[in-house]
Amino acid sequence: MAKPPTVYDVATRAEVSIATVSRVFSSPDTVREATKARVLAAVHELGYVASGNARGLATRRTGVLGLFFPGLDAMDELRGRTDFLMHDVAAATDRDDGGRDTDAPSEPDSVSTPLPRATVIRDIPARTDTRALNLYLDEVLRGSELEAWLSGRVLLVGVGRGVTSGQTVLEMAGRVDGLIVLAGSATEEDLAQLARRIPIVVMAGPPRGDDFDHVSVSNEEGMGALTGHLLDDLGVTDIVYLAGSVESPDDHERWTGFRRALRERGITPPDEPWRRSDFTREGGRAAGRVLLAADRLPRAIVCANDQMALGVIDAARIAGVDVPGELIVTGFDGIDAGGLSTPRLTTVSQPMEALGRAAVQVLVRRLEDPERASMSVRLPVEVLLRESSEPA
Amino acid sequence: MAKPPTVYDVATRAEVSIATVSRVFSSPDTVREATKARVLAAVHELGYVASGNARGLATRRTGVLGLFFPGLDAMDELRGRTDFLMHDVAAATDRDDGGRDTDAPSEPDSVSTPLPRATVIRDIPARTDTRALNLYLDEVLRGSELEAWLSGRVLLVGVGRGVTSGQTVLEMAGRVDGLIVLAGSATEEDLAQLARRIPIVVMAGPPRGDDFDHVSVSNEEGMGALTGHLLDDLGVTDIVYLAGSVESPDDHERWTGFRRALRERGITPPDEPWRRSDFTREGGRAAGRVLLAADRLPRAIVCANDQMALGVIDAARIAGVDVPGELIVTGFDGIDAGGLSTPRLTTVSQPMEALGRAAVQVLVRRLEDPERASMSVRLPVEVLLRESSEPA
DNA sequence: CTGAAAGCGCTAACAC
DNA sequence: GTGTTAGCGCTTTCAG
Repeated sequence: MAKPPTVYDVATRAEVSIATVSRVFSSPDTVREATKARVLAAVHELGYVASGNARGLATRRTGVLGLFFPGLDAMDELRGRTDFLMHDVAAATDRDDGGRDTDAPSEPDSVSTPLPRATVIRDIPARTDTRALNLYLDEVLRGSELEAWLSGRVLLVGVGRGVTSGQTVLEMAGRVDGLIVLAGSATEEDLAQLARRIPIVVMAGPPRGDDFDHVSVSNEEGMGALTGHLLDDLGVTDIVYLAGSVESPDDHERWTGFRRALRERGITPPDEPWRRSDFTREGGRAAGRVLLAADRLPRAIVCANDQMALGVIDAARIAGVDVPGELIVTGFDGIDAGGLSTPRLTTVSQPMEALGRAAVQVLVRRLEDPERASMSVRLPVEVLLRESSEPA
Repeated sequence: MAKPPTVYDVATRAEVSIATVSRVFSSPDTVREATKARVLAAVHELGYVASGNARGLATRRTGVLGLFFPGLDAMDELRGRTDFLMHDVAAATDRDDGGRDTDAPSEPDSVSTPLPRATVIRDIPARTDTRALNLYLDEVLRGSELEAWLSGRVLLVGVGRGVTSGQTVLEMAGRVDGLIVLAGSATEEDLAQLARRIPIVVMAGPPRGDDFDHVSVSNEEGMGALTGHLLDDLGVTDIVYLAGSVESPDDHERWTGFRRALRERGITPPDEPWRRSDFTREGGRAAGRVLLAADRLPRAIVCANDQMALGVIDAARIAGVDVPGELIVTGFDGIDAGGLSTPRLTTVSQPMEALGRAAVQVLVRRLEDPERASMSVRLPVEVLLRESSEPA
């Protein structure tokens, strides 16, 4: 990588001043055609690409929006630095229908044991679980990216993992015009610090004071509506509630919605969830086993998210308990797997992509008008009635 | 947003020079404890966050890696700028178990028709199709982000859509230390220009000359192995091939692998795929209908990706044709839906997350040693034999 | 329409 | 240890 060409190089080559080069990009019509052409030619020949840093420094804006998530990967395996078969291209030239299986490149610059190129495996049905939250974030991310693009910006995504989390978010803050932060992924202290430099939008979790702009979904209303359906339409009152981890900002709201639904119908809700698990399918399975081992089954189990609900269904299947005949199971989130399971899972579907889009919209508005009062968006949810609750 | 504090502000407040402030962050142990403490205090009080731009300008490195994808969203709906219910937080203060359904906030700063907070819907089984490629990219993205984090960097993601695509990628290039580009998402011309400024890693597609570093999966070998299985183990020779869109760099390799497998067994492969579709499930369904309407069924149909294969299975189900009894169907990619379908889909599973990780690893290596010969990584794939090809 | 020059906020020698 | 002082590459008045 030779030193990248700068405005100066272009200016010299085009025999103009750097100011003119700059103008060609920022206000093309203030430059004479002939001059512009010369500059553009130079740009082309030199392969000039403007430095975002320099531009950002001068402009005080970057055109970048940040999205910061908590890292919920399996931190254990994380460091498993899979090292890949890597070789110099120069050494391996055979291409197209030519000699295949010339496996090892002549000059293995850094080769671990040569990996097989393709393995045949008889795949037994298995469950993919791990990616629970990721799937949620994927959609949010997709929505954010789209909306960012619509506003002519790009997204800087960062995930906070462990102790470096605070550092990451601060670093991001230094390079973006505004930042979207998933509730709980950064400390209040860090947030406060960031907020002095750039606009922050908090996503999910309970509404904030008027510190930050806020975007979330109607967790409480959704769970309330679902519970109401069980109560009113199915006439079920014998319900237990499986909660997720306490740290989750959403968990509390769902639980609240559940209780409210009961209370509004004159039923005294329990003070505590029947049980608390960890939002994973495995956790749901475990909870399911406990439930099924008891003397008496409740008529329904309402779970704080889909993964756990699917786990409960797994457990029921294994125990030979019919869902929804003997036990009604419901989830929350609306992940794809819930629509593909047998029986399909009744759930509350969150508009995750919309959430991502809304967050960016709010952020962009804030950028455009720093003075306006802090905003809050609460997106509606849909209760999806499917076979895990609806006796055929 | 008051003007963000700078090193100068911090320096003044801590009664030191800006160099010292800088040192506190870059080489903390060269600063006396007492001084450091003063600086840190000032940082805290002021809410100082270093400007990434300024730092990047001075350092000539940003700690940001770019990931550039082609945008394959349904461009039609794209502009559907869903505007969300948005109101000033100041106006809506009720919280917690208090009065719910106070629906409209008192001062609706910008309210479209108030949206319902939760709707109950009887959900009929339907197919989600659209997100085919996205799911692929999600995993790649996840892998990249993880690996970026492991290397202490953060990811800038950009999607090229339509005509602004070239602009986007150039803008990104100006703000990152290196860029990963999905094959086909940028023009060769743009790539060449970028390459003069920063290292580029091309992902997927055929190996490149020694221009750029390259990362991909063994498309050809995978399809070859799968076809070989049909040929050798199942004794099936009456096979048609459903290809995807020609623009896809991977499509060609898979087709090549298919042909090679035939040829290696003394069978003359067809010159052209039986048919070409668009990688979507709907496209697969259409192709399936054509196939099933013919006088005679082949014993097997090999599809260039999972989505189309699932579409073919859909068509077969509708036509009452048994898979795999009457027709064997295979896919490629290993998307989740293929493992959840009935019958489950035999496919070639790509290590998508690993692909993302590998790309970042390669990029980081390149950053560390700009001089080394260009690298190429080819990741192995797995053929997953499932019920769509294996008669019970 | 174009050029000169002053920053933007930070790092990195180089002095002290 | 800490301060001084050049830049880093670009935008943006302000003249001309």
